[in-house]
Amino acid sequence: MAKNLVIVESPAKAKTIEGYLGKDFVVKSSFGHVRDLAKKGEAIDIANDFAPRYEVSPDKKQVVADLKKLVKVAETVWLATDEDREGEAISWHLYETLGLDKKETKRITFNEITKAAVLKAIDSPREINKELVDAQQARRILDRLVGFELSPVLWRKVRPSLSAGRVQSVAVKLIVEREKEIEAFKGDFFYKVNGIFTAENGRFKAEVSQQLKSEKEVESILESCKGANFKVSDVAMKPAIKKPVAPFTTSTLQQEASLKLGFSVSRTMSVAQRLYEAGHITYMRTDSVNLSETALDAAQNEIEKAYGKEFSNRTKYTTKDTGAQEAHEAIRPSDFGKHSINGESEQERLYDLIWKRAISSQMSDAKLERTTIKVNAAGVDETFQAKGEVIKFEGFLKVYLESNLDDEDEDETDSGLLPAVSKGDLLDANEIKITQRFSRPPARYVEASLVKKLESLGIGRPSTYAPTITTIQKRGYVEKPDREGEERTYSQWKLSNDKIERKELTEVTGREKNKLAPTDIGVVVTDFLSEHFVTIMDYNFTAKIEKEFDEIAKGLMDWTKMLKEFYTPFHTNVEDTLENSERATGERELGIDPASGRKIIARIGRFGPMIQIGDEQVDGEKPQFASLRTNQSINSISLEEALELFQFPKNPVSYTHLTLPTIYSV
DNA sequence: CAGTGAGCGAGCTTCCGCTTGACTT
Repeated sequence: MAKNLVIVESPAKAKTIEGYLGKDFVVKSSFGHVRDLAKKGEAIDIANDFAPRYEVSPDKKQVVADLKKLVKVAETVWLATDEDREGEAISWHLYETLGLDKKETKRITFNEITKAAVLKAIDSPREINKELVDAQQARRILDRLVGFELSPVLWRKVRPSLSAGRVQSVAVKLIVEREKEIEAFKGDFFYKVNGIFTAENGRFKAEVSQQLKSEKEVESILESCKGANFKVSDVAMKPAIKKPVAPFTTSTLQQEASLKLGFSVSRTMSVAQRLYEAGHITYMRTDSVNLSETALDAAQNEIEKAYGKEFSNRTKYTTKDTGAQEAHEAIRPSDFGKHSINGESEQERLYDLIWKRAISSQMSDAKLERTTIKVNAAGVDETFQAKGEVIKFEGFLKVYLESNLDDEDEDETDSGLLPAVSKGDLLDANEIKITQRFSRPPARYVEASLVKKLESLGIGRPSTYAPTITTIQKRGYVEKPDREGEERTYSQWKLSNDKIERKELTEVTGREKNKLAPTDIGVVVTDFLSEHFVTIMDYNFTAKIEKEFDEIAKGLMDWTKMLKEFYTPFHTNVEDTLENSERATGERELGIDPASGRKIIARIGRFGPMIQIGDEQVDGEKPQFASLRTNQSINSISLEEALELFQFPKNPVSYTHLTLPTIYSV
């Protein structure tokens, strides 16, 4: 029998570590937390310094039983869970649950899974850090208090079965606020001027940087360009460098997999999980961009072998986010020598992305030369500009270029090669084109951009980004409606061979898929919470309490005191809201029913968004009701559309708003 | 599922963060 029992969080990690340690060690996994606050009854004794009541989670009963057996025969138990707040708490819960003996228990940590790191950890054990554990207990209890006191307020004031929480409610708020910005957006248009010019060595496209505001300006420019003699008025060349970016964290992996592979956040995580279990990559839930020394060596080796010494540039990245806990390495291939793997297509593609990102992070800067050509003509007031970029040395661009979430389907800027020209060269203007363009409303979030935003606010953790997105959709706060988009017309003028031609063209705008938009319920709940629970809904709330958790972890603050200071005003606020606030229905008056002269309102009813004609209190007659259809919302439905809902009462229409909890199916 | 908008009054829902399978479709 093994003398030593090592407990880590993940079974795949256990397997790896067992290989590093000798015959005397058996390594097992706890599968994450084994205990949590009681699900039912009083889990927190608020009057008694928030004393928590923990119980072994139902799905961990077997794990705990198995570990107990191994503890009995082991001489020493090594608690080797992660080096962060949650990891420390897991060790403490194991210690308590397994009834460990302090003399025979050792706490060890390592934030990279390498033989050297593990052996070093075994050489320098410590005790469980109770202050760090207390910080976790404060975090856990605060989240329970917020979630389990706020949700029932919603049941009473909005609709049953709804939920609220420190993370999810703010995630929904981001989406609601973005939608309000879009609604408030006033579209504008302008005119953009382009020219295609031919020089001795080739053609290039150049544009005028200022935007024209009126057709009058358009026409006067075109007139001035007629027969004008264009020439190169300036050529400027500037060297530039592009730097690679850090290897993946969970959040950046989710973003890139979304952009480059079209994966949803949860799909990325499940594919990564399989890569991890197969031993192809390091752990996929991490907020660290750090690479171990062994990994740096391996990457450098591989780059020098595959591309040459000049492509290697060993770089240590550091995490800027203050909330990061850095219990693991960045996400990287276990073996940099494997440029690709064989497996299911999505695993191959995600691995390819991870390999390229990690390798490129250790490669040299790309050297570029940026060229700007200015084109002018006598009699033409505007300056045309062409910008080009030439790669002088590829560096990391040989393997990888990061995508950008913000500039999808933006007009492509011609940044390729420009022909060699010199100042004073004469040019032929093949075509001057002026196109009407439109300003764009703020973009709706996609899953990955929401994760990016949450991470930048320090809200949520690598292990919760994907589940949070699932939750807010399951609760019916947000959805991803398919939008067909609308056709719009725009004008375009072309000047060639001294002839001006004007055309009216059409394009489709606003076509969308997979964009997150709030439902009526999402809007009503967010407005309600924002009005009554300003503190919780503040984007800085998490950051603020994280600072206090850090104080607790450092032993500078007492965790029960921190909770008390938070809870006392919060609870008063809850009571006050329950007693004094109106039901939140998102009611909006649409107008008067022409047939009956009664008032028409849109609001959230017991079964979701609906239209109501009349009010029994006011006109003494029973009101009429109709549910909104899919893609209709309280905020945008018109009086006409509302009346239409009463025209065909027997028509079967889809009522997807009515994704209701089972209680109502009775 | 059907297609409501409650004069029954019992008991239910809910949080965040750490982990994987065991379930269906």
